[in-house]
Amino acid sequence: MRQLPPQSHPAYGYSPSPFGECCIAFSNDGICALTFPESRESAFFDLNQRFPETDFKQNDDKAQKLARQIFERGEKPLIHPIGTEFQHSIWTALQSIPIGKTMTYAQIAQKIGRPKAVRAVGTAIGANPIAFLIPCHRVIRTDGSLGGFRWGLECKIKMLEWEQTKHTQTNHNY
DNA sequence: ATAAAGGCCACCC
DNA sequence: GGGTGGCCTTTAT
Repeated sequence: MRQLPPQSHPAYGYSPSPFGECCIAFSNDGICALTFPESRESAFFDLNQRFPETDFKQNDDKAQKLARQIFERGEKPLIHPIGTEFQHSIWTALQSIPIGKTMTYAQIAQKIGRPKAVRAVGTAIGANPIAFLIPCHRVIRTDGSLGGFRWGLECKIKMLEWEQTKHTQTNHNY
């Protein structure tokens, strides 16, 4: 089941973040994409490939406001992830992993009641459209190694360390 | 309809 | 450490 793409006032913009520049896309329905791309060009390309019929206006101001809300104030703005039923079940499961903790790909598969679909779980996690807010970086392999990360392993490590240290003692609502 | 490609895992060496 | 086969979803032929 696919939902509607962003409809009302779709926009996107770039902002600094603790993990390098990010690209945030949003509409009145909420954030539909949060990425940590190599370049602005690739971010824009990905966005248009994902939503071919949507015309996003550029709005760095709003993007930066959202970024401050997320990374400085530790808030979680409304999100609007778009994907299949299977993907949603996984993205939902991810959001139940507490900050500072990790789960394995196999455990997520268990949690959604599809213990044998581990491989597909990995794929669906890789398709997470809203990095950080849907904490796909908190999923690692059963053998304890890190597994992959769409935006580079370096970035995954940074996020885990960041959550481990300075934010374990403060308030957060992720 | 079907093939190919995945952020995996268990099992072997 | 590295390689193989099996598993399941998604996307592109």
